[in-house]
Amino acid sequence: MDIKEQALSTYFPELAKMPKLRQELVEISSIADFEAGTVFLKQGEYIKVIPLLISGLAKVFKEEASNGNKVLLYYIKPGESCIMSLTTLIRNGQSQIRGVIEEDAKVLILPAFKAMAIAKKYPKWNEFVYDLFQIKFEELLHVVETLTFSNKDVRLLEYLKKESKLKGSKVLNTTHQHIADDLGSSREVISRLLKKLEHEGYLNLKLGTIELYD
Amino acid sequence: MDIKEQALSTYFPELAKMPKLRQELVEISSIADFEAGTVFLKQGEYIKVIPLLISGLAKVFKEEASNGNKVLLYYIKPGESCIMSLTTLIRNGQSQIRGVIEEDAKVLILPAFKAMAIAKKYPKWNEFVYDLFQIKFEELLHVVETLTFSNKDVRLLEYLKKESKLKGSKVLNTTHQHIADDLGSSREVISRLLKKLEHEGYLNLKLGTIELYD
DNA sequence: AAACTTGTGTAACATTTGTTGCAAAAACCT
DNA sequence: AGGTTTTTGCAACAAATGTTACACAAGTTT
Repeated sequence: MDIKEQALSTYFPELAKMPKLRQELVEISSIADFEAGTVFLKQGEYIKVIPLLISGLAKVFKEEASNGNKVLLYYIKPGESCIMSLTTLIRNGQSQIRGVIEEDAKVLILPAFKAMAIAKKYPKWNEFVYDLFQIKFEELLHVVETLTFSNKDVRLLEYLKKESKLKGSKVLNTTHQHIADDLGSSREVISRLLKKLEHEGYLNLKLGTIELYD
Repeated sequence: MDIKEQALSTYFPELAKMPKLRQELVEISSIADFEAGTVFLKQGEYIKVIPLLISGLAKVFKEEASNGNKVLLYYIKPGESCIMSLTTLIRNGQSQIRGVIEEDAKVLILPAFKAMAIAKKYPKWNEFVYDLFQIKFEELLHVVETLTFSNKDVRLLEYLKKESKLKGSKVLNTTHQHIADDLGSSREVISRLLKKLEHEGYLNLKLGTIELYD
């Protein structure tokens, strides 16, 4: 069986369910490998392709206009696509977000104009988009909620748990600086809060790694 | 001409453009008047109707789980609908947000199950949803950006300007407490920041009103 | 081993935001 | 007019976050 067809069936079962749609997606897509660190979408750019993630992990950021600061908004997991690419494409607008590969990823690539045709032809595609939309919208709502009502230690702990879950490991190989960049804070503040969380028994700190407890 | 048809043509020109869709919307919709203060969607509720706003103004909030605290996420203007209702309906989920009428409003009401049929039948409807989705998503992104990178005075000033714009007046009739509730802050903090903004020449404070300067 | 780079700890201080408590002004009511 | 409620002002303090500055420990390179 074709590797693309296999990937669709495994990670995008709803899209693959309909034979004609699956077939068409196989025909118009190409498969690509992205290394960690690859920026697949920049703020201000127009949408050229729609990525369907098969393996690995991506992060979506909002960048501050002036400085190079950024905040992590949400992740893109296998079985998901970039919702901002999908909706921005339709309006032919510029991307408001920055997409970065976090872990080496395998991706099905759909050329933008062909994806448009798919959207018009298959209601299934719209269901897929609506689902994804709903999920990411609710994740954004949760970010707003946390930013408004919680202190940074809560936001930090949620971040660490999410990272741990998505990367499938209780041990995170990262630096305080990297976390600060993701959360739009400063290294010193993150160090201080991590120390506090360690004292409170949530985790254990070593150089370059954070071990989370249950 | 039917008042509903008139309203669609004026405020939802894209939907009204297609005669058959317009006709069907007229047939399945009813028109309703909501007074300011009406809660048209509660957190945790299932979607029973889709509202299309014709006049007035609505606000969408995220409520904190435990306390009764809430944050304003965005507004619903004439020509818009509640995007969370639209996407939540499709997944048959519970509302994550609270919708409140801010200014007396006239609304076209679509029964949920009939709106589903419309969505499947007319691609135009999907375009409408995608557009709205994109707009609200970007507004949410901006909220996250402001919460992360700016102090509360900036958030407050942006809020005041938006209120002024949407209500079509440089003079806002509101209280510090009401603003604090919208922004998820406390009255004292808002009073303090308003005083600061007044000193900086952005506005003028009187009891019950805030006058914005250009 | 020595030099260098990277990552972390930590103190001291500034700023921002939240909290408590109370007073006064303005609007409202009778 | 007198009493009540609503709204605002403000001071004093607490807590959270940001900033500056520097030391040191762990890895890396030469």
